[in-house]
Amino acid sequence: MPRPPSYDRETALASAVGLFWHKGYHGSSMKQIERALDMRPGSIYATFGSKDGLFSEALARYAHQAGEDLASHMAGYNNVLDGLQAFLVKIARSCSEPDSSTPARACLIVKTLLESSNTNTALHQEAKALLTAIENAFTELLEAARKQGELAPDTDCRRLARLYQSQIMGLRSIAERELSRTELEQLGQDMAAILEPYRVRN
Amino acid sequence: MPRPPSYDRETALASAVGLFWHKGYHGSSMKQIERALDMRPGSIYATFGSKDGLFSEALARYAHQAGEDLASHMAGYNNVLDGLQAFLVKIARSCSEPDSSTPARACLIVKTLLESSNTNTALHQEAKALLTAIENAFTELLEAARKQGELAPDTDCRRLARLYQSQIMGLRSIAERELSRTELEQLGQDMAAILEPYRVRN
DNA sequence: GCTATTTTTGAGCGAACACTCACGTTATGA
DNA sequence: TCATAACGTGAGTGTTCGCTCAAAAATAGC
Repeated sequence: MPRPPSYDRETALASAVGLFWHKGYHGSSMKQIERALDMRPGSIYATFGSKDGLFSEALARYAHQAGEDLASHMAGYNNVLDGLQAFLVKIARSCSEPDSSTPARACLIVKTLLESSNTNTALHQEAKALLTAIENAFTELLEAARKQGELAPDTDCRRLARLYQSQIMGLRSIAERELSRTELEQLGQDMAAILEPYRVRN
Repeated sequence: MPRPPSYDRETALASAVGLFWHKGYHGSSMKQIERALDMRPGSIYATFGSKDGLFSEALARYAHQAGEDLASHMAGYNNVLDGLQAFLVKIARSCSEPDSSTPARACLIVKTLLESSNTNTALHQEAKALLTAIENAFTELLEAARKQGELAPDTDCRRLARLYQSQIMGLRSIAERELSRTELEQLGQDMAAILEPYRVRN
């Protein structure tokens, strides 16, 4: 009996990610959101509850996508450390030429973490939780590497995961300075080299 | 003849730095600024022109202060690399317990860089320029280290300066996750260790 | 004390903000 | 074909935004 929705929830969320990533939370007004999602305010509020609700779902979607990107990247490597090193270089490369599928160089979660601290507790907590989940993913990867003999048996994998995560945060944040392609790639390589001393040679 | 101003420009700017650092650009409303500076809107606009003008001056003041802090820290070290390594650990320590003189863990310039990209060109350019100036300061320090024989003669000091700057950006940004004191100090030490392979042993 | 000059004040401006809701529209089951 | 129930619409809500300006207050020279 009911009339079916004419919009696609997933498509709308993808558009929201694009806008929020590009302009941030405060930088994206409802007028711009309406245009980006091609939805009128009533439909947006009926579907997502509020601007905060929409942002929250968009952020979660972004993080989920990031997790899938990491997994599919790592699938191409037998060696975990090789994969993690290549991941840094790949990020450096993608940061030097932002396009429509990459509306900003910096990470949306980090942008949100910094923008929402001391102003929006709920958002700040969500950003923190998502970053913790990513840290966990890195920790698991490194623990697998340790079991494979790539890392010393006494390696503190969580600690190394935090060092690795902070590299990505630093790389993608400094990329907002709009450095040259060469400079960014060099930085990505230098960051990759940080993992080298942790590697067990055979 | 004229009536002298009753407020102190420097004191007002210091208060502005505190508020902006704590809540960011969009997160600080004129009402809150009026309260923080103990000035009425007319006086604020007569003195600083606009919210953007005030923010711009506050940001410059913050960067100037940061430069002085770095210089006074390095003055305590004969060895440049030792000083830079200790600086990272010092930052990690100060990030774990934010107080009134440190209203946020993340760097105000980085917060501004991420918040203003694609929304406020002037602010974004200013943040970029200030970070470039800091990169220059690190580069000069490292070049002095190279001349002193602490670094290999063929060391690319600017490239190393960027790696170092991205460490600080990553450290202070990840600190917004509110990690424990121990975790942050370990991260500071791990980042300091990154410089070790660049050091020339004697 | 008086005048000239500057500063301080705060009520209030138009615009933009996030958000609502009564109503017109549309597809479906009967 | 029609009744029904959900959906889409956008003018309009109250609030807050950054900001202005005429008037009041305050100092220094005379």
